[in-house]
Amino acid sequence: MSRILITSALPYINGVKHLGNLAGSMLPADVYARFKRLQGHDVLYICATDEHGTPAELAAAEANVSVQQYCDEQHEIQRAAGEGFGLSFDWFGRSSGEQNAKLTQEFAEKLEANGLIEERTSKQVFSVDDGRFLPDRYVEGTCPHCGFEKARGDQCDSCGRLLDPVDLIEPYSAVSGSKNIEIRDTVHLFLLQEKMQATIRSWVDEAENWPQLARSIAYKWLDEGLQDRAITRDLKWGVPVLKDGKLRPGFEDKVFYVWFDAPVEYIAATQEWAEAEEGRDWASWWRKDEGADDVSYVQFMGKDNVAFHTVSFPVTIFGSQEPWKTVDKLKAFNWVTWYGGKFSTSQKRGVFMDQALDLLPADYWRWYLIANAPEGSDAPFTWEGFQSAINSDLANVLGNFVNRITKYTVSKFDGVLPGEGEVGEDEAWLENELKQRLPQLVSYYENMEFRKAAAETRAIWAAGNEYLTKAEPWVKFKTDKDAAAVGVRYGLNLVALFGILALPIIPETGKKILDAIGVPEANRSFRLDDVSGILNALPIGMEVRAPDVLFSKIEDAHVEEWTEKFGGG
RNA sequence: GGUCAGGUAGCUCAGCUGGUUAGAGCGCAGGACUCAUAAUCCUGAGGUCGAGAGUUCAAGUCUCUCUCUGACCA
Repeated sequence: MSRILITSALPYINGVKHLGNLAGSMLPADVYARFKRLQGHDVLYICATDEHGTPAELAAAEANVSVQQYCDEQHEIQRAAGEGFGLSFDWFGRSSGEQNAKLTQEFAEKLEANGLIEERTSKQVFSVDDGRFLPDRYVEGTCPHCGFEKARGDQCDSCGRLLDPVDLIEPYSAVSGSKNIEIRDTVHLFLLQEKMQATIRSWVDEAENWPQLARSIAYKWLDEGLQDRAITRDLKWGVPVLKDGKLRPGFEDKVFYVWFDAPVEYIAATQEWAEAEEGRDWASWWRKDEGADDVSYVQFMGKDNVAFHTVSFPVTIFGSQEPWKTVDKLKAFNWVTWYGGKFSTSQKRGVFMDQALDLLPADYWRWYLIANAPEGSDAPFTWEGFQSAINSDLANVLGNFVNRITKYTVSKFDGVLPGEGEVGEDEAWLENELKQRLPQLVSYYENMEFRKAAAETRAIWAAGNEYLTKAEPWVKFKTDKDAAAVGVRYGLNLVALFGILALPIIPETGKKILDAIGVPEANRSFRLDDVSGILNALPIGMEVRAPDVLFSKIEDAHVEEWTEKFGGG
């Protein structure tokens, strides 16, 4: 048994996440966590909401509530959505918690003690009427290059050039529209990333089992050269900047930049988890001097987060010169696209987690999003593809298999698992098939190749149908009931196996199947070496009931309705 | 603009370090079966592997040029 620490990128607090966010980090992390638990490993799966920063402040102001209240509400919404999707977090924390504040401050202290932090003065746009400094993207004005009148402070949407907000002509606040703007000096803490360049590069050099996407992004940043960057902001909502236990002089109205404290929350959330119950030890997962050396740490994230996980956060970790656990395996995803474009809240394009669950159970979405995970490149979501995957893979191949054999058992064998009959070449074929496919499936999961894992799972389900066609108990039944019993018995054992194989990706369905066929909790595991044992696992004479139809099909009318409602097509 | 990734059957994609007739799922055509959610199983049609040149006994698989698409750029 190994200890496996899993984190998925922290969803930002600002609003319900869409299916692309789900598919690109939390869902595959969950599937992997479930797989590893089923293998019998000690898994800790941690996630949290990322709550600091300007967008949260502004959204709260717009909703006319305090930032704290806004985050409380949004956290609960996201927690509920995650629960609805069956995301098996061991802990779903909050970066606004006190553990994170404390730990972030400690990291900053260590970094400063190690000569990696210094104060620097820079010029920044201050909005007098808003009473605050404005982040670059919240300053708008006329582009000095092309004359576009609504250029943002960081970049002009018209000519695409990168801008410095102080260069904008007639700048105004995007928050209030006020033109009462001043350029003021402001002091910030800078993290001297340049000094860590060599350390980070050699670390990335050694990370040979990261996927290509992650390494190329990391090298991109390293090749361009790590620049020292401000890790504080002129904001109220965030982790206060301390010095010797008190607010740092000159930083009374500043907090740490959200990207500095957010990754720290992986650790802090583990502390939250530990504090929630006696006997839990966070340090054994994160401190190599306290047992974390034998932990295997896997991170899941979308490609937009890769640089922060492979470069920025490691600067913090390594710069502290303390024995923190760093990531071993890293899985990065591309985007799920929506009819060629991106998901967009403002344009009402795409489906969000809460809406999805209003339409169909979580397993439908989970299956589609894993079977079509954006692994190699961006992956399109289409209603037609969704319909086809659900109807074919889930309803026809899996659902119908379970249905046909359990119903047949009930109608012809009084719902009792029969023990009669001799096995023959059909059973040998089946056994051989499973001996090839089960190890293949496990290796896909081990390598976190989720599309292939789903495809192989489906192929095994399909092999069950093929077996029944070969064994054809309904034909044999007419002349030789014992011969038919073999097919029924093997078919029912396949149902149990299929339920287990369903557990990582579609856990609710897996449970439904296993409950119906009476597989005890202790036998629900991914120990798949003994194929002949698997095919004879169910006790002779046990009672079997036919579960309700597992999946209802998605009709064309649904597709039309949803296309209209969600703006696809 | 720079960097990277990718252009393989109607659709979505697999094809490791170059090596027999290029694969899967869906869709399509035909057949089988009837236990089952008109489900399942079998067979088949469909591709000059973006274009051009090169290396090699041999290239989807390596090199160069071109072209198109996408992503990233603190």
